[in-house]
Amino acid sequence: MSDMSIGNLSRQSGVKVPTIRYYESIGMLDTPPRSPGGQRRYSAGHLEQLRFIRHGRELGFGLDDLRALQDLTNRPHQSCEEADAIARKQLADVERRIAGLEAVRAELERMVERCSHGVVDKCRVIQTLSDHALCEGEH
Amino acid sequence: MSDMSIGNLSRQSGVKVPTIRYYESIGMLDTPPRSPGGQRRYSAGHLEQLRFIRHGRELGFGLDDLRALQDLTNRPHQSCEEADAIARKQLADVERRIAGLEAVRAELERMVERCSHGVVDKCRVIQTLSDHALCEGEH
DNA sequence: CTTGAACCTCCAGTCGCTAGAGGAATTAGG
DNA sequence: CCTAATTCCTCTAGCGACTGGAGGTTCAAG
Repeated sequence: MSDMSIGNLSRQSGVKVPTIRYYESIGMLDTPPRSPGGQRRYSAGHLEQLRFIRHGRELGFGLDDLRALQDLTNRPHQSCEEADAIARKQLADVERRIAGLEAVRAELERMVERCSHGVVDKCRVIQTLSDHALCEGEH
Repeated sequence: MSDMSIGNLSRQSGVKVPTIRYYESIGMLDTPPRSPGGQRRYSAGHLEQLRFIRHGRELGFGLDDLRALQDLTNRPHQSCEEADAIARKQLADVERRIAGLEAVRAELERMVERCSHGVVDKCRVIQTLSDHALCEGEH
């Protein structure tokens, strides 16, 4: 598993090659050793680190949060209060975004449902966008 | 209402001053006439245009889509099929994002609920991020 | 030893803004 | 009419989190 090339690491982790280099450049991923010719050589530890980042990104954590969480894993005997706080903040954020998107969905559904499939002049889609009052009045 | 300064237009529309200039620079908002001293002077038409954009942005439309929808308003006798298609695409996109976020919310809730509030080493938050299998196995 | 794939660095672009520097115009008060 | 405060101007650079390309080097298989 060790001594992976960057392409190999990419396949193992599901993270694209340029993204891996980007993570290294911003200090998210440990700098790997290089081959005599200068190519990156990764270990299983790097793979683990990258999967951690990827999973966190999938859950919508920002790279800053993930850096903080990563730092915590290096201090395993500390209280996990901080990790918990970050996760709760993320959960609250996700819930806020869902609520916003659901309001948007409702309005889009109204727009689309009421479209009479006629000409632009009378199109509900265009009308709704043009006249904010039309939508606010409907809440 | 006419002959608004950019600051005035900003207050009327709820769009920030630099954003208005940005919209002009990318051709989203019609170029306004200028005062003798070179300052922008907006009309009610610009306000309407800007509100259209703002409302569309709130609904998550990309600027490209809004440009297309704007163009349609200038051809009011055309069929609104295209507008309908853009709105449907947007609706589908929003629904997809909601579904994704709901999956994320569920996983975050599990993470947070199961956090034993002990030390990092045994923290469910960290564990879940570290080990993707833990989460996939739970579905 | 050759060949072709994969690697390297560096730079630019994406989207939709946002912020700051440094200077000119406008407007309200006296 | 003059001053001072506010607003306006352009230009440039930055955000987050990547993504892509050019032009050149190294690696691994046959």
